[in-house]
Amino acid sequence: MRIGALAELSGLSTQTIRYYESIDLLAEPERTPAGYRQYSADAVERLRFVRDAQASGLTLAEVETLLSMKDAGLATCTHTLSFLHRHVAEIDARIERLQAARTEMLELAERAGRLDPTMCTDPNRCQVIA
Amino acid sequence: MRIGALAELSGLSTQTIRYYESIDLLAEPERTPAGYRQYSADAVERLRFVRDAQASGLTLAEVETLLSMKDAGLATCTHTLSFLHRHVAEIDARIERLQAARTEMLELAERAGRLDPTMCTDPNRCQVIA
DNA sequence: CTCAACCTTCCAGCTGACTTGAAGGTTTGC
DNA sequence: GCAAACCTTCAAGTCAGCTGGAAGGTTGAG
Repeated sequence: MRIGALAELSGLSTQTIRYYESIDLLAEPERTPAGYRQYSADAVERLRFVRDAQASGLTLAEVETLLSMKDAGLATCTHTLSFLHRHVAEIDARIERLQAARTEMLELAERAGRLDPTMCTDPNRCQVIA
Repeated sequence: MRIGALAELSGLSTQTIRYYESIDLLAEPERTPAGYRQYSADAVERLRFVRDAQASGLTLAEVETLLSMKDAGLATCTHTLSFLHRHVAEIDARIERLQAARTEMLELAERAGRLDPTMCTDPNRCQVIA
């Protein structure tokens, strides 16, 4: 498939895909005789991984590290192990913060809900939130 | 307290605090005769809220919206409520993804650990991870 | 054959969230 | 009274992660 189809399937824009290629998140694909990028279905998979990993709070640099580890089939090396453990610790910290935020949001929502839950009548205020 | 102490307590830098003031996330505080910012303990609370809300994926603009809602005594409005509930749902999804990622990291680490855990002898591979 | 839709490269620009630096004034501890 | 640590403003710089535009080439339906 060409880049437009891949964009469609992965939920990213064609520019973003080219950008990912430029920062080595995605390998340079084959080209048609005319120079068009030709992707296999694997690319969809990879881009979805990127999208999900990113949505869960990883930076693109971290995603790249993970992907190259995956690609390399996991080196046995103290660096690999310490990277993974450091990363788990970071994830734990992130989860903790999210849970604190969640609690705060729920408290706000509960307090707001205890007031008279009518339709909104103040367009200005709602525009701020929308 | 002055800005340095607030930075210490909130875990942000003094520059970041001044930046937040400049974008109206934090009200302008009192000043000492010499012009130094003077904060009350409330400011610590507020900055922690900002930090947590931000860690949960809100932009500073959204955090500001939430804070002005808080300041205004929480508007009773269906938009407000649905904003909060949507966000809690997003946080839950994010926590779930992080926990999945955490499990996957631990599995990778375990598999890597079960191999011969020698010192790294392949500088090229390690550079990828470092 | 034509025309829209698609593709190419290169490069400039943008938003969000800081971060740094210059050039000063103030406070605190010895 | 002096140095180190702290504070001030303002402007400019940085980094991630895109986004858009110019100027052109290719593909495919009618």
